[in-house]
Amino acid sequence: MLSAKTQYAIHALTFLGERFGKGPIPISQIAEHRQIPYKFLEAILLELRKSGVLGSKAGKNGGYYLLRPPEEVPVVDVIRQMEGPISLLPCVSKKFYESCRVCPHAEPGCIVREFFRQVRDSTLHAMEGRYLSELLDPHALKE
Amino acid sequence: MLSAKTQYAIHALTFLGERFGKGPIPISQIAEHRQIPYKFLEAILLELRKSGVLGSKAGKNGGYYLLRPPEEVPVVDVIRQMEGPISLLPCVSKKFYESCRVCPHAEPGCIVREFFRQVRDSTLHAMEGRYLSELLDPHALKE
DNA sequence: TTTAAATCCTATTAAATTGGTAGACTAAAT
DNA sequence: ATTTAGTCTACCAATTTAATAGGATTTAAA
Repeated sequence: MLSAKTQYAIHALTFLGERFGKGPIPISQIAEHRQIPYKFLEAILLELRKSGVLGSKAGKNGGYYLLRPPEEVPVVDVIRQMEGPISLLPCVSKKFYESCRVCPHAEPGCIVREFFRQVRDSTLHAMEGRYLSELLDPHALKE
Repeated sequence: MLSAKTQYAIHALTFLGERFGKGPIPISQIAEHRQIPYKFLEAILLELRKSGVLGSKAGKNGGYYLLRPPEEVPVVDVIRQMEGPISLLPCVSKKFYESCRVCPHAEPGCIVREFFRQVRDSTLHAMEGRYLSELLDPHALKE
């Protein structure tokens, strides 16, 4: 299951996506509208900025904004950024590979590994090619 | 990612699967061969017995054994039993449904929910119809 | 140039989860 | 009776998660 942090991140990003091109949006506005604890959200947005998803502007009239249009922000990147691996085992992860502490089998030809590689492929297939724009509320004011 | 507990459970079950029909196997034997801390494994096997996957026999010549042949033990059941939901959000879980604390949208028609329902479907598709028998080491002594 | 509105950043904390251990008790076989 | 084995409750340490505190810094505008 996704952590609260990742879920908050997604909702903050959709909020910013719905307001793309309207300049910086302050944390307080996102926190209020999406019911996210202010300070927790602050940490999340900082992380998303450091990982290159968001830009920010300090000072009066400052806030956060998407660096690229929602059509170009892959959902899977956001999940990986906040949550870590998509895979259920470290030994089948593409982006976070580690050998299995726990597994007694030799890796090439490990049959358990093969099963979880197929699961990962299937999960990833549903995620890849999907963008933030697809998660925006169609009823959100988009003038 | 799967917890160590779930990974241990899978490896213990494959061990028992490779010895199906040979009577009860004591914890100590599984723990040694699969390099799992004895007391932790004990708790795991107890849980698998209570959930109806394993049977046990106390006393001399006792131990644990699969209640049904490995061909009839769905892998997805084991994962759910040990790890909980397959879904990434509680609001799209089939077996562990809960409403989203965190989500601001109304559930029917929530577009984020729809995305994660598709992800769950895809993951589940790769898991369902797969059985413990497919995870057994083909080189394991099967006389 | 002062002030207010923002982000930046480090540290801290409380609660929950995870991984693992201890030890007394019960059951069965010889 | 003894030995071998599972049962069960409780406990513990480390880590992670969720959240908070508070000062420093940046910026725009009064």
